[in-house]
Amino acid sequence: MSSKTPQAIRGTQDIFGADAEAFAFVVETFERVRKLYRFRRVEMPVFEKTEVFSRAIGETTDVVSKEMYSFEDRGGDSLTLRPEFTAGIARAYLSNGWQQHAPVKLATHGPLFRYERPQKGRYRQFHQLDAEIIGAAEPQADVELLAMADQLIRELGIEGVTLHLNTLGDADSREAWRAALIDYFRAVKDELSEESQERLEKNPLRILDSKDRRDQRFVADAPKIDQFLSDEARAFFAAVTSGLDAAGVKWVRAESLVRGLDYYRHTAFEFIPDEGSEAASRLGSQSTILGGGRYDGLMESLGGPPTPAVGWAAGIERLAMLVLNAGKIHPDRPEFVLVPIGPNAEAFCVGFIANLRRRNVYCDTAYRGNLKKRMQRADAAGAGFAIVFGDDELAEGEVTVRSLKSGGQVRKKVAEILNGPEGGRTYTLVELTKGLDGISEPS
RNA sequence: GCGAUCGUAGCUCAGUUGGUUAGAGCGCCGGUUUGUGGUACCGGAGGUCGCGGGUUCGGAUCCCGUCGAUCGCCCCA
Repeated sequence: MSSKTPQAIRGTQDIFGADAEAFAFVVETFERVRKLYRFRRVEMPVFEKTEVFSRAIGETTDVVSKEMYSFEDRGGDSLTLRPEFTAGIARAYLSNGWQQHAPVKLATHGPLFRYERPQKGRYRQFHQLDAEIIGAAEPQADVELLAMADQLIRELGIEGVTLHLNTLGDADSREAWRAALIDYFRAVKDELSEESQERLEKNPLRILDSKDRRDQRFVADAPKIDQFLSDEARAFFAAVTSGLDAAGVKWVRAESLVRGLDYYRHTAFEFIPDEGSEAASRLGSQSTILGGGRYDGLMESLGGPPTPAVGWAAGIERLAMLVLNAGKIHPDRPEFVLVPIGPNAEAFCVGFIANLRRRNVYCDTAYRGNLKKRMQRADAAGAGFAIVFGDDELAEGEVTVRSLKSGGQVRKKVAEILNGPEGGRTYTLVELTKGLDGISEPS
């Protein structure tokens, strides 16, 4: 690897092979599931005015204060590569008057950018799936959104992951709880970790999920959100949990689960691998694969009308790591590889394979090297059958179909192979090769 | 932003207290087999040892810097 060849930017990745297939499988599964739940596909720009994110996410959050890719464009505007989806969707909702569709279920996916220290499952350009329900204050929206997340994870074949659920209450509940936590931790400030002493002023809720033992001693007896919930907030959370039970979505209460972004209210949740599970060891320290919550105050922070909303985002790379583990990737193999021998056969092959593909047959051509080389390529591609043809076969309108599993082979009429309708499916190919694997190799 | 480990062929790695021309397996190319793959055997190509500087008669090996990766903290999906 010469130093003169360019390197990919730190924290970005080029994905190929099984990893790329897993990535595509995650996206395809998401597209299928979101249609089942009637989420509408939206697309937004990957960059916005910087204030869209700073106002929506909160100036003091780590994401805004030190992780954004911000730059000045040639017109002098401060722009930022999106570090998350929700703020941009909220902006689009307001700019385009999507209120007329409310309540509206939206889904998107694509790249996000954060200036972070890369490690496994954490990149500077990463990709998320995103689902939002905007304009719905009802707990049914939270339930539907979580049921969709649960089904997605199931259909990806991911196991050993559990929904951790909490409520942060409404704005008043959350504020009262926050004040109580500050009082509680301030009394023992000197015994906390250095990091939590800082968090005390900036983001006291985060002390609750500190991994430092010095902090954990005090977390168990810290004030609980439940003590501060208003009657409405309590009823809302009860409706969400009973709805999840009715929908058959398994969950556990996580009293110290808080989220890092300022806009969350009421429901907050994360799907996290169970301790000691295969999934947990696959992900390392990046444990959350899907997270979100309710953000009823966000639209107002962008100058819009009060608008209830709830949503989640999931890391595609993290899901893909677990999909590999679950062995859910469909092997990308051709059914047939065509092996033309000689100039006439090669010329014929171009039209032949085009015809097969119009009939939705998964096939490829081995067009380099001698016959042996071409057979090797057919085998390496994992094809079920090779279709070998030289000028002598073609003179009779025939080709040789060879099973790469058994070595058995038969001559077949080209016309017979192509007799299925275009846009349909050449079922006769299956018929043609039926029993071929039982034929022994000609000596 | 902090701490730790690591960068040798396309891939996975070996390389002794610093000492001839830096190795293996897999992969790739060719041959044994000019119309038949998988197995076997034979041969070949491919590396300024991440990059830059220093110490030394001599550096893949020791020192410093830098870029990158991995692991943890932090943060988050």
